[in-house]
Amino acid sequence: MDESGNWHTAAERAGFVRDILDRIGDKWSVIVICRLGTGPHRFNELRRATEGITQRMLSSTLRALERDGIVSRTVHPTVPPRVEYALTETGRTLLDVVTALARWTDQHVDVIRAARADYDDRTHATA
Amino acid sequence: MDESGNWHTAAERAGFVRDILDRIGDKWSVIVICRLGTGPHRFNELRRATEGITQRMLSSTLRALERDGIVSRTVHPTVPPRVEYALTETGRTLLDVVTALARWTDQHVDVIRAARADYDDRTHATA
DNA sequence: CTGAATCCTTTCCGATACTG
DNA sequence: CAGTATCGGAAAGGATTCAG
Repeated sequence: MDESGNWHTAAERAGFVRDILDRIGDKWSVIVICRLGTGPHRFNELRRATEGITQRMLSSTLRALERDGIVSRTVHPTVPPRVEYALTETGRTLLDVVTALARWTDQHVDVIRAARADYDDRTHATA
Repeated sequence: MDESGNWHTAAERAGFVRDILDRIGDKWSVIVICRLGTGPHRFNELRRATEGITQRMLSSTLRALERDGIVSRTVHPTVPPRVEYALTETGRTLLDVVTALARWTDQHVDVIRAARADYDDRTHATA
């Protein structure tokens, strides 16, 4: 990208997009990020709020996000242990672009569904 | 989402984001989309321009994008056959949000790299 | 409560060969 | 040129068990 914010090549842009998709393109990251967008949460809070996630996946997802500085992890040394996860400043800006993605989907989900039905008709058109 | 563009719940937003990530979260979709952002391309043109992609993956990626109305496929009935792929109107709007994603990454790649190095130091701190 | 470790299934995707 | 078909390795992720 140059100073004006324009991309030199399609490959350059594609490279950057792949970088971020490698982080949040997995099954659970964006779900956790959206959930933390409403404020800090404890481990089992997140677990209960995130339908279908296993302990293993929540744990590894959080650690990956923490490693990249998107989520912070705060341990309160009490008994029983209390651990709070929250979005960092970086994480909050990421939530913004994730929200933009959600908005696009919301606006196009109908067209896409229609295109898909149309395609399926045309292809294996049982005639 | 309501008429004002606000989300009712984190889960609603997360659901929409997962929908789109299920489409473009794979290894090649966004690369192909970025490439088609510079104009229509033929199959082997895309293949050569997209380093590392196999015929099989390019083919299946294009078909998936075509099915969802993101990419159009135009066959010119000549000999040899000539097939052109291009972004649809929907595809162009998607390229915009993909570009926003790339821009975010470009702006945060340094912080993320630093956070990662820092995390790796702190964790298996051999000390 | 907050995890880590192990096992096992499923999905993704690369390599290769073949076709109109 | 523009694909499809089949195979096999690698990786993601779910189920379950154990631990501080």
